[in-house]
Amino acid sequence: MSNLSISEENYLKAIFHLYKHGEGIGTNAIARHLDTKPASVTEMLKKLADKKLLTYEKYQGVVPTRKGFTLALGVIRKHRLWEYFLVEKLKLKWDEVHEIAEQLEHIQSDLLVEQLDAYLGFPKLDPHGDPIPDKDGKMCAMNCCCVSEIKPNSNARIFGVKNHTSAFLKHLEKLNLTIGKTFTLVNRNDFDQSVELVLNKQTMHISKEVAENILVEKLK
Amino acid sequence: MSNLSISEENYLKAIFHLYKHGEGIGTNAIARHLDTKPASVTEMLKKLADKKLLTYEKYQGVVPTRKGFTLALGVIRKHRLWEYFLVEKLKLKWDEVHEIAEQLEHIQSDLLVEQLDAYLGFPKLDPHGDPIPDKDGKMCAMNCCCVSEIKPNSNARIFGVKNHTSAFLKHLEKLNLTIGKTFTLVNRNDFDQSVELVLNKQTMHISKEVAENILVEKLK
DNA sequence: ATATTTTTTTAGGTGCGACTAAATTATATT
DNA sequence: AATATAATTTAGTCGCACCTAAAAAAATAT
Ligand SMILES: [Mn+2]
Ligand SMILES: [Mn+2]
Ligand SMILES: [Mn+2]
Ligand SMILES: [Mn+2]
Repeated sequence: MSNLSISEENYLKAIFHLYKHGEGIGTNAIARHLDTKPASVTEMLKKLADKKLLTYEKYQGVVPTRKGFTLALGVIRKHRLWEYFLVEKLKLKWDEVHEIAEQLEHIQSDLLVEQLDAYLGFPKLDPHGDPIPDKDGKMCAMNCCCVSEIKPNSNARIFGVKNHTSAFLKHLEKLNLTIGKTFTLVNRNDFDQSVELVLNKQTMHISKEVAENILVEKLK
Repeated sequence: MSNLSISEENYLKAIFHLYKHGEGIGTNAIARHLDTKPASVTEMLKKLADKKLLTYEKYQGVVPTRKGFTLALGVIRKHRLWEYFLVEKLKLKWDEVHEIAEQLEHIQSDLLVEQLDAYLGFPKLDPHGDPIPDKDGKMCAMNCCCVSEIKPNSNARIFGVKNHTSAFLKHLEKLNLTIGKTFTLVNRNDFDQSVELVLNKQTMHISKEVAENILVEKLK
């Protein structure tokens, strides 16, 4: 089987997350995402290309192959299952699990993953609203967008987050903006793209940065 | 805090397991235990000595310090808690968990370990009968010995195993020699040190190798 | 006490995954 | 089209954890 190092798995995951249909992914983008240097990325891309996990041509950016895609999904599946476990079973908070899942996602054992999935009752979403790929890499399609994309005078329910850092999640908690909450977006300020919304009859303001990282489903 | 690499943790664990009060542990013994070469061990011992995790003098063998001891116990605690989790919650078999726990024992998060311990109900023994150190490194004293050490005509209850390999555990399963079972040792053959015992009124023979790896508590 | 064997260390090297600095190619600007 | 800027690759190093072969020390046998 494909036995990948932790570094190789992290590169595949980054490439998966950066991939937009059609476009090749740049060395710089990968370096930024992994907090490493472009020179290191170039070397790794050559190695992953040798293993047929992506197609690489000098200066042309990179595109994952079917195989690379599948392996990335396997890592993401583990990440999200472990996050679900940590929150639902071990009672950690949603801002405490990402770092730990970054470690657990590299544990190698198909048996473990399948038993964990069954034990958790085959969950479809992780604690941040991200879909959990099943055994075959399939995951539920999502119909959601950022708060920064919805129009004034619309109702929305919080579906998930785009940023997984503890700092951001704690901030949301403090604002009472957690998954499942519904609100009305009343206004967007042209000046700084900040947003005014009403939650539980209380008016509140959130910055553009926060609005861009909250995912919602539009209501009615 | 002490941030150790996976290799460093494995060396500390090996040294802990090989340690017999007073005696220094030889480079060869550690190499054999970790399936590596003596030259590699020497290098690592110097590094661990620099970190004050053991005392090392050329050619004199090695003794763990208080700190090295404590860190090793932390890794062993995690290993055994995860094994317990895998058997009791995920329903893996006792011969399927050791290899996975070898990976899980290196996950770094104090919060995770304490929550896992609580979730499992603070278990005292792992699936192989080994004691699980608590938060402070304390573990229940054990009063057991190998089958190869008990006298003919004595009754005993199986308490645990010394060998954790899948091959050995599956063999025991087949012989119905699992934890909690009681038997009478009726004879030991001088020729090959094999042992004759009665379990559920059935007489059976086990080799010296098997007898050396089964731990029992003597009854009455 | 000397010679042999075993254990341990040293010396020198490898692959991996990172780095910096410099060179090269691609893209944008004028 | 020539030039400036940005992205990417190459070249050369480094630390870690391993290796083999050879040297040195300790333990054992004669
Ligand atoms: Mn996450
Ligand atoms: Mn998540
Ligand atoms: Mn084990
Ligand atoms: Mn065990």
